[in-house]
Amino acid sequence: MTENTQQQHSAPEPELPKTYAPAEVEGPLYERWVDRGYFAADAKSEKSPFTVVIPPPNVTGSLHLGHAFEHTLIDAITRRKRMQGFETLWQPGMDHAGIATQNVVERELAKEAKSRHDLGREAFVERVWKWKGESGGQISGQMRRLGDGVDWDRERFTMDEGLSQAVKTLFKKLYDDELIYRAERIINWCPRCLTAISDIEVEYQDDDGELVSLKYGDGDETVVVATTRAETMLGDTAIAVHPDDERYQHLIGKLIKLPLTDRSIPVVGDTHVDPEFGTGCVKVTPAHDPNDFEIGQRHGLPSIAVMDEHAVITAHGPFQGLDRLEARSAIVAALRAEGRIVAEKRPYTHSVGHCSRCKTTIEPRLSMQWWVKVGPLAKAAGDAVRDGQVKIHPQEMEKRYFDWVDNLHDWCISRQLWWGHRIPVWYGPDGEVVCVGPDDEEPTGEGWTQDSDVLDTWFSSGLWPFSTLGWPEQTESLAKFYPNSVLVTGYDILFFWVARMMMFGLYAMDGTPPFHTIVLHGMVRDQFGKKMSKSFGNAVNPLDWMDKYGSDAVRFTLARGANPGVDVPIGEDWVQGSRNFANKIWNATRFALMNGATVEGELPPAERLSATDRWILSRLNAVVAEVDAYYEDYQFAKLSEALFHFAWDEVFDWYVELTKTTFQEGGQAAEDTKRVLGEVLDVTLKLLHPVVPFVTETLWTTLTGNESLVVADWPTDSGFRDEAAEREIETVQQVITEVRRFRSDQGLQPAQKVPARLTLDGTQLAPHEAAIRQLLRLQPEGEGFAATATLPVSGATVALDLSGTIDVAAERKRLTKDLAAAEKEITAANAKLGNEAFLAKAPDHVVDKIRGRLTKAEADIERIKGQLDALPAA
RNA sequence: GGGCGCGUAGCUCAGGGGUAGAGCGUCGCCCUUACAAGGCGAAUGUCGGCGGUUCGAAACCGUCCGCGCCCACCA
Repeated sequence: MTENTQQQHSAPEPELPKTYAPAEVEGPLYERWVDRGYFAADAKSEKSPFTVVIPPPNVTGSLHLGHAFEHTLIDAITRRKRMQGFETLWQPGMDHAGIATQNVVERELAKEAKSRHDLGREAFVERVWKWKGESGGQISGQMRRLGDGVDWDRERFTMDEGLSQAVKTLFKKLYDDELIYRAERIINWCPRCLTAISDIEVEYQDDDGELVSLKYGDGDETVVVATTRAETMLGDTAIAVHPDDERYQHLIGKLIKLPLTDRSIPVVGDTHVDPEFGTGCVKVTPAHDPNDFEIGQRHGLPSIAVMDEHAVITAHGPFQGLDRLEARSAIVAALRAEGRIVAEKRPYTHSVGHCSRCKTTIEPRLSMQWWVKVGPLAKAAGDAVRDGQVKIHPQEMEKRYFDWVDNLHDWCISRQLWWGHRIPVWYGPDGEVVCVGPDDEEPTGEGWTQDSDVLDTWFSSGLWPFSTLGWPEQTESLAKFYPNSVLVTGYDILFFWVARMMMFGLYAMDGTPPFHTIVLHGMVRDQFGKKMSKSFGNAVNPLDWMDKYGSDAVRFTLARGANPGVDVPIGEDWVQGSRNFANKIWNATRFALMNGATVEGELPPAERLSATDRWILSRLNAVVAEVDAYYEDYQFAKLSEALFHFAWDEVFDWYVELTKTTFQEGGQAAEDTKRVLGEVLDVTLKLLHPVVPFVTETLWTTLTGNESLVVADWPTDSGFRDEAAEREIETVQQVITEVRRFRSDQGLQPAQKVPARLTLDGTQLAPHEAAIRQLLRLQPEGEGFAATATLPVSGATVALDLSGTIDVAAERKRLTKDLAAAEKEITAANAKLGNEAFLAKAPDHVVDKIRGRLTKAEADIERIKGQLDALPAA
C-alpha cells in the first residue's frame, strides 16, 4: 500500500483509497523509519543535542494506556526537535523492577508448587533472566506499534553489564564519601515479600482496627495505655509519659508489671508523648515501632523482638507460633480474662501502612540495613530547582517536590531479594567490611562472603540519565547527550524516580543536573474520570484500540487530553473521533491531490494572490507560531486543539470549499491556489506529524514526493499576516452562514438550487460572488426573477426567489428571534454606555467594543424590521 | 493534622475581570462528484452556595458545602 502511493505520485491523478486504513500503513512505515536510521542518535554529530530518556517500563509486563500517553508526549517532543534539526536521542530501555519482577516469577514458580528457595539463588536469578527475555520483547513490539522514535541500538536494561558497572561505581563513591552506611533501625518490613522497603513504598490507607486500652501494673501503680497492635505488648520495654505530666510524675523511674509476662518495665519521661492524647501514657516497643525505637534510644531501653520475618510471634509462651492477627485477638482475650481491658473502640479507623507491591500490612521491624544519607544529596536536588537550573512543569508541582526533598529521611536501599544489583560489600572472617568498586578485585579466601541483599530498584533507575550513556566511562555519548534536555514522566513517580535522579545526577556528574526541564503528566483514566484498573474492569489494552482505529487516533486522543499535570480521561468514542479526524486529513489531502495541489516552486507573490489565499496563509503562519509556543510550554492539549480546529474548520471546511470555485474557473488564479493549497497542506501535515506521525507521513510523501516527513524541516512562521484578508473572509463566512441558516429554516434541501440576485458591488464581497453562489447553491437570477426574500448582510444584499414557496411563519419566527436578540443587545449596550462610572473607568478598547456592538445591533434591527415588513402576509 | 487541586452544557474537560467554549452525545435536513469515519443547520448552562472587592465577577478575595490527590512517627 505504501509502495503503491509512492509509485502513484508520478501519476497525473494520484488515487488514494477513499477511506484511510491505518492498520495497513502503520507497521511498514515504522519499520522503514527504523531501517533508514532516522531515530539513531549520532554522538559525533555537529548538530545540537536533544535528549530524552524513556521512563523505563518494568519488564514485568506490557504497556498500558499510561505508557501510550507518556510515549505520545515524548515522541511528539522528540519528533519536533528532530525536525528542527537537533541531534535527537530518545533513549529506550527497561527497568528490572526488582521486587515486582521477583514477585511475578515467584508466582509462576508457585504454580509449579515451588518456591525460590527450592531453586536456590543462582537458578532463580537465571529463571528471572529467562522470563525477562520472553517478556521484554512484548514491550518493544508495543512501542513500535505506537510509533516511538527511539534509538533501538541504544536500548538498555537496568541490569545489563554497563549499568551494573555504573551502580557499583556510584555505590562505591557514596560509600567512600560516607553517604552510604549500614545501620540497625526500624524499617518497613513486608512479611509477604520478606524484605525491607523504603518509606515511599509504603501506601497508607484507613483500615478498621480496634483500639484497646490496657491496664498495666498492679495496686496503686497502674497506668492505662492504648494500642491497636496489642500483640506488640509482649515486646514492651517501658511506659512513656510526658516528663511534665503531673499525673504521672511520681511514677517516672518506677517499675510497672507487664501483664502476661514475668517482666516489669520502667516508666520513662519523654517529650514525644502528648499528654493530651488518650491517657497520656504510651507503651514502648522499641523493636516494633519507629517512635518507640527513638524513645528506646533516648533512654537506653532494650529492644525485644517478638515476631519473626513472617510476622509470627516468636516470644516464648502461649502465643508463640501465632500469626500477628491471631496473636492480637488471643492477647486481647487473655488480657480481658485478667480484667485488664478498660476500654475498647471498635471499629477504630486508623491509617495503616501496606506494601505497595503486594498490599500486605507492613510490620515495622528492627533490622540491619543499608542506607543512603540523603541530607546533602537532597539539599542539592532542592537547590537545583530553587535556583532555576531545573524547571518543573506545571509549576504547582514544585511545592510538592520541595516538601519532599526538604523533609527526607535517610533512604533504606537494601532489599532481602535475589533479583537486583547485589550490594557490592564483602565481609571478612574477622569482621572486615570491604566495599568493592568496579575495578577492585572481589575478596577471596576463607570466610569472605558478599552481602546477600540487593539494592532498591530505584537506586539503579536513579542513574538512568547517565548510566544509559556509558557512565562511568567518559564516552562520546555521555559528553554529547548529558545532561538530558527534558524529562517527561508521571507525577506519581516524582519522588520515587525524579527526585532520586536529581540527587544522583547532581552528585555523580559534578553538580550538573540530569535535565533542565521536568514535565509531569497526569494519569490516564476512563471516560468517566475513574482510575483504570484491571480489578475494576475498565482497563484498556492500547493495542486493541490501535488495531481498531490506528495508532494515530490513540495518540491524538491522548495528546488532546494532555493538560499539564492533570489526569487525562479517555474513552473509545473519543478515539473514534480522532480516527475520524485522521480520515478527514486523508480525504482533504486526497482532494488536494486530485486538484493538482503542489509544493513545487516559490509561493506566488502576495499581491497576486486572492484574498482567500492570503487569508489562509495568514492564518497558517499564525497557527505555526501558536503551535510552537504551545510546544515550548508543553501544552499538548492546546496545541492539539489548535491544530484540530485549524485543520478541520478553517482549512478543510472553509478554504477547501472556497478553492473549488477557483479551480473550476481555472487560469492563473487556479494555478496560484494550487500552490497555496499545497503549501497549506505541507505545513499543516508537518505541524501534525509529531502527534499523528503515520497518516501525515503517508500523505506528505505522496504530496511532496519527498523521502520522509520524519526528517523534514519543521515549519517556521514566515511572519506573513494579512488582517484585511482575514476580515474579508470572515465577512464572506458570515454571509454564507447567515444565508445557510435562512435556507435551513426555510426547509430548503441543501442541494436545491435557488435563483438569487446578489447585490455586492462596492462591498468587499464582490470578488467572492462566484464562491458565495456555489456554496449557497444560488443560481443566476434568470428570467422572471422575483425576490421573495431579501437578506441584507454586511452591507450587501442577497435576494432569493423562492417562487412563492417561502415559509412565512418560519421566517417570521426566525426574524423575530433575531430581533429580540438585537434588542436585548441594545438594552445591554445602552446600559453600559449610559453608566458614567463605566465610561470613566473602562479601558477604551472595551468601550469601543460596546459601541461597535450597539452600532451593529441597531443596523441589525433596521435590517430585520425591513425583512419582516417585506414578508408576505401569512 | 498539614499541603495542593478541583466543582463550567447530558458526559469528559478547556477558559478566565468586559455579551459563556470544545469534543462526544442530542434534534432537524441532506449520500451536494475529497470525506456519511461526511456536510449544513439547531437546541442545551442562575459557570457548587452565600457574602465581599469592582463601573462590571464564571473569573479576584473571604466563607461554607461537595470531590480528588499528596504528605505526616494520629500511641
